[in-house]
Amino acid sequence: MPNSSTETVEAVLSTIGKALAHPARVELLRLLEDGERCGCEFVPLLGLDPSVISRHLAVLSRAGLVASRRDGVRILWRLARPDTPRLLSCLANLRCSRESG
Amino acid sequence: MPNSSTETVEAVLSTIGKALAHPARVELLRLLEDGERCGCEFVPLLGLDPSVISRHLAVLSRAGLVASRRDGVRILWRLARPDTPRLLSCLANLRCSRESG
DNA sequence: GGCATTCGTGCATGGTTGTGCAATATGCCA
DNA sequence: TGGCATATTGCACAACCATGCACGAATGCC
Repeated sequence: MPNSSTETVEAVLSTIGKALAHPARVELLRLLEDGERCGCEFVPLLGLDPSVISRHLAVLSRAGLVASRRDGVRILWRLARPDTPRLLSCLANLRCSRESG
Repeated sequence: MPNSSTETVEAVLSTIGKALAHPARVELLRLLEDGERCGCEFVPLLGLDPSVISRHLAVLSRAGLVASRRDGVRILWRLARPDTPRLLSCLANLRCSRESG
């Protein structure tokens, strides 16, 4: 578990960067912008093995970007922080300016 | 070279994520928030080999986050986009909410 | 209890990334 | 021209990451 007293600020920020460093994880975040979803929904949406989805969600969870709760046999995932969509839009803006300039 | 017509939005966004996925690169960006800097300044500041600095800057450049110009024997680096500090502050805000909640 | 569904994890494998050292460019100045 | 500082690249090696398969845990339904 990252600990701010032993890790640099950059190390913690790069943890979030690592979480965003895979297309599947970015897509998971974007899908979760619409609201809570069951993990099994992502399997057909992303076309990935359930174990792969599970691991990507674990990475996002460790970075503090998503959270989960159990509902019977399912696990429902949501964005953990209200400012995550803002981060994603910052990323998208950078992308746009990269393409247009 | 990434091409938006053949790559998904998520793939392009994750390119920026990859650029942020290393503490040294985050630190480079934060140092460049203060303004233009010669690459050789980073060697003592980060305590890394010049070749390593060079490669990290190349990653940031490929992601469109930094740009450079030559000044004699030196190469001066700067943030390529005015909204990069905003992205970094979004990251820092997420970190804060991660620690406090 | 028996069974199906959903998740997470151990393991093996292939691919990517980070690093240090040496060698090579590039530009400045004497 | 030679010498110096800065920057990049080739190479080899270690470390890390992503993936698929198989298996086990938790839950709900009959």
